[in-house]
Amino acid sequence: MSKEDIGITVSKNKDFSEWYTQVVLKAKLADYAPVKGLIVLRPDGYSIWESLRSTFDRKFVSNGIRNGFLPILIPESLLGKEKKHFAGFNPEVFWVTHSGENEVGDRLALRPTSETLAYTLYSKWIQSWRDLPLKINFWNTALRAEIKGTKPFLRTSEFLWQEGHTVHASQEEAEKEVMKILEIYKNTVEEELGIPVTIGKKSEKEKFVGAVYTTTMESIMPDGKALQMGTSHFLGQNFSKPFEVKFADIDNVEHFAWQTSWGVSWRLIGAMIMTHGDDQGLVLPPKVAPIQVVIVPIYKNDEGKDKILSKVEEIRKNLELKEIRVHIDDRSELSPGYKFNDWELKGVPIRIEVGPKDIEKQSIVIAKRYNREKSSLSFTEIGKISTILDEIQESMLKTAREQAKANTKNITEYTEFKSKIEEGGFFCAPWCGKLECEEKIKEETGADIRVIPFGSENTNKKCMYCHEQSISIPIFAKGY
RNA sequence: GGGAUCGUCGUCUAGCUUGGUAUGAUACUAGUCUGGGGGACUAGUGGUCGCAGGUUCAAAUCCUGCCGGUCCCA
Repeated sequence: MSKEDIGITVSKNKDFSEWYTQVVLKAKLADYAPVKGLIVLRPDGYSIWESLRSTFDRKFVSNGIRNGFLPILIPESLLGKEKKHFAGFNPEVFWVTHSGENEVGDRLALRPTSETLAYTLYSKWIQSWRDLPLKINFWNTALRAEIKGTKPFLRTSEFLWQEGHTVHASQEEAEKEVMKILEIYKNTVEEELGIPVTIGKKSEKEKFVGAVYTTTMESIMPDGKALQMGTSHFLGQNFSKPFEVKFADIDNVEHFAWQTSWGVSWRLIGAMIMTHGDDQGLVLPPKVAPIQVVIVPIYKNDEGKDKILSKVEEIRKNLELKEIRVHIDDRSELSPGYKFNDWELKGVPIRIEVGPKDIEKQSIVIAKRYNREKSSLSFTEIGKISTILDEIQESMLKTAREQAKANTKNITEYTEFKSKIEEGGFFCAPWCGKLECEEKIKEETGADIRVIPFGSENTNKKCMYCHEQSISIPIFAKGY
C-alpha cells in the first residue's frame, strides 16, 4: 500500500461502486467474511445498527409492539404452505440437509423470512378476539443466497433486519397498522439518517410474494439508482387461511384474521454511506455517529502536553454532561495531520483541535465533517456544540433532499424517457396500470416501477408506453 | 453451460519465459527526533509461494488434477 492507499483512492463521481466498497472497508464498518456474499460487521458499523435499532424499538413499543425471537430453521413443509410465497423465495433458499452424517427427512430452510414460521405459532396463540391485536417484532438475520453482484450492506446473502408480524380482527385495523409502520419508517430514516424517502405502493409485479399489497419507501442514491429502504405489507387473509390463524369474534363466529408484515434491514446503513459520503470517506449524521465529537490535542513537548491534555479533559467532561459522545485521540505516535484524515475517513461529525495557539487565544478550532468547514469557538461557547450537532443533522437532510429533488424528473413521452434513463434518476411518468407495459418498459430500458407515490393515483393522463388512460404516476428508475 | 484471467508475509507486489538462499513497499514492534492536514531516521518481527500429486540432484517457477477469486458471453 502506498501512502495514498490509506485513504479513499477513487472519486465518488468517477467510480461510485469502487468508492462505496472502499469507504465500507477503510472506515472499518465491515469486512468480507470467508464465505462469498457474507460480511462481518465491525464495531463502528454495528453501533450504527444498534443506534437505529434502539430508535425503532422505542417507536415500536409506543405503538404496542413487543419483541420476540424465532429460530433460524424452517422445515420445508412449512415454508411451502403458501404456494406463491414459496415459489418466490425458493431459488434463493439455503437448505440444511444433514445433521452430522445423517440426512434429515424434511429439509430445513435457513429462514429467508419468517412469515410461515411465525404464523404457525400465531395460529396456536390466537383463539379469541381478546387475543387481538397481536403485534410482535423480531430482530434477527435472514438468509437469501445471492450469487452475483454482492455489495456490503446492499446485497449480501445474510442480512440483519427486523421483521414485524401483526394480526388484527379487522381489515381496516390491519391496513391502518401497515400505514402506521410506514410512517415510523419514514420518520426514522429521515430524522436519524438524513435520507429523504418517497412512500407509496409497489406495483402488482413488484409486491411481496403472498401479500395483497406492499407499501414501500424508496430513495434515490447519488449515482441515480433507486434503493428500496423498507417495506410494509398488507397480507389480508392470504396467510391466515393456509396457516389457520383464526379467532372467535364477540358473536362467537369464527373468522380468519387480517395480517401485516414489515421490515427494514442494514441496507439503511448502505444508503446512509452512499447519500452522505464524499471523496474523503464516510460522513455520519450526528444522531447515529458512534463518536460525535473527536478531540485532537496538539503539543510539542511534555510540559505543553500536560497543559493541553488537562484542557482537553475539561472540554470532554463539559460535552459529556450534555450527553455528547466524545473521544480524545491521544495517540502520541501519530501526527495531527494523520489524525485529521483518519477521523474524516471515519466520518465523525465534529473534530475539535486544541493546541498551544488555542490555549493562548482561549478558544478551540472546530471542524465540521459534512462541509469541511473550520472555525473557532471560544472556551465560553463550548456548550454551543450540541446545537451545532443538531444543525449538522438538519442540513444533511436538507442537502440530501435538494439532491433527490434535482434527480427527480417528470416525463410524459416514452422516447424522452428512453433517452434520459441512462443518466439515472427518478422518473415520474403516467402509467395505465397494465403489467404488459410495465414489463416492456423493464425489458427495453432496465427500469422498474419503484413506487407508486400516495396521491399520484387517479390521474387524467396517457400512459407513456401505450398512450391509454393512465391510473397513476409511478416513479420509474433503475434499482439496486 | 461456454470462455478469459488471477491466487506469493496482514495488504499490495517482484520473481515464473530460461528451475538453484523469495523482492520491494506499506502495515506491525522498539527507539530517537518530530507534531496546526496523511513526518523522518535506525533497528526488528512476519511468507510450508491456494491445495494435492508428478518430473528433477533441486520446483514459487515445468506438467496434471482439484479448490478459490474476478471478468466476459449464453
